[in-house]
Amino acid sequence: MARKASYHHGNLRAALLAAALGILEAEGLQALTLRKVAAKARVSHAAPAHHFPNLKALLTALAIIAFQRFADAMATARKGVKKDPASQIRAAADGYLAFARANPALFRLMFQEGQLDWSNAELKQAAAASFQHLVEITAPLAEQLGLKTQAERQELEKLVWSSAHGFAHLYTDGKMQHDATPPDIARFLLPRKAK
Amino acid sequence: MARKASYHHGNLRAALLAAALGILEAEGLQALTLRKVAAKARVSHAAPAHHFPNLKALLTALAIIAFQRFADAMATARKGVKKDPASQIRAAADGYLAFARANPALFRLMFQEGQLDWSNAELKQAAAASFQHLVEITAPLAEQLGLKTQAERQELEKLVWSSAHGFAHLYTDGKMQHDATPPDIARFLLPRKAK
DNA sequence: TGTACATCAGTGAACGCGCGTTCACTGATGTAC
DNA sequence: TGTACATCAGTGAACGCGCGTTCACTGATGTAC
Repeated sequence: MARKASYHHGNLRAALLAAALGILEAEGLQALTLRKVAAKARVSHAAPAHHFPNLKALLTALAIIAFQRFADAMATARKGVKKDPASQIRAAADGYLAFARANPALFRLMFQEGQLDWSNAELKQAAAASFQHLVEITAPLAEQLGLKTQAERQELEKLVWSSAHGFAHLYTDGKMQHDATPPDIARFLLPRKAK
Repeated sequence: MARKASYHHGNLRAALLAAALGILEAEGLQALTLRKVAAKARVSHAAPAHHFPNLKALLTALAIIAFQRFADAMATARKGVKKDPASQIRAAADGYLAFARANPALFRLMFQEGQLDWSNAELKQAAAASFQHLVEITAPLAEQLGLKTQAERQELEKLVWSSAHGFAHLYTDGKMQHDATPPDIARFLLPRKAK
């Protein structure tokens, strides 16, 4: 358990990922270089090459962990909440936003094209698992609304996902900082309850 | 009119902006440097300094033009369309997406924090004018739905903007390439018409 | 219309910097016997 | 338990590269008279 001050690091891979996340959130993607990551992990600048062939590989490894945490954030948000479709969708959207607020630069990295190696199977799987949450959560609302065709259900999924994603982007880009609540779709779609 | 092969360029500022846009869309923001912009405009690498003190200033000037075109894209889309609230909102969302599809890298630059000089009044004004479109377009739908309070109307604006923005991001990031139609909010919110 | 001169826009060489990558190396670890 | 040796992980110097920035310069333009 105790930290060994050894020549070999012990868990440099994890330490590099943690350092990369720190730099990413503190200074932005532009400032994230292999040399800085190595320096922050207190290791020579050539050391990362033993673990990641290049920056893209490191970012991809970081994004895999990130998508897992992203899915967790939504799952956790759903757990503490009533099981009716409206509450569940609100909770998932809250989880979506909470993750983006906690890691805005990471959130952008996960979605921005060209930064990650999407031929990586683990990344594809982790991302798909995240998005699956939104599909699952939309199904009960689709049923409650009486949507019959698959096209209608997909249209609703698209709306739910787009609005959660769009709000997270607008919020973290500073366009809606006065309002930290994602749009509440269910409120518009379901008949009002008596007060 | 004829291109003079003179020592002085004539309109280097505009040429630099055009070159920057080309590099941005072809190679991405990471690859956009002052030296490359100068080279693409066929000018020495020190020439841009007479027009832009640094890259951020150039990007800000580019974004100002971009927001103006962005507003135009929405205005144009609205013109060719029926005046009922649902059609107008659909058209604005289509314009939003069309702009993002035509200039995906520019679209991200316009919204991504930290890249632009938001203390620039012209930029603030151009951006605000774009967003105003969405507010204007939402008002008639809010009325048709019988939303009374300002909070309700703002909630609808938030939903309309978030879903258009989110879909544009998801689409241009390759997450929805099978489906190039923004989510149709009005379809869910208004009573179905007879077929 | 012509000349002198100030101003402006672009040139090209030079600089220092941080970057990714390579390479011979060395200390630590694990394994075979 | 002890020794020899292969493998692995991190070191530190070196490289070439593209970057932003500076600077003395020069050619083009505009204006005063």
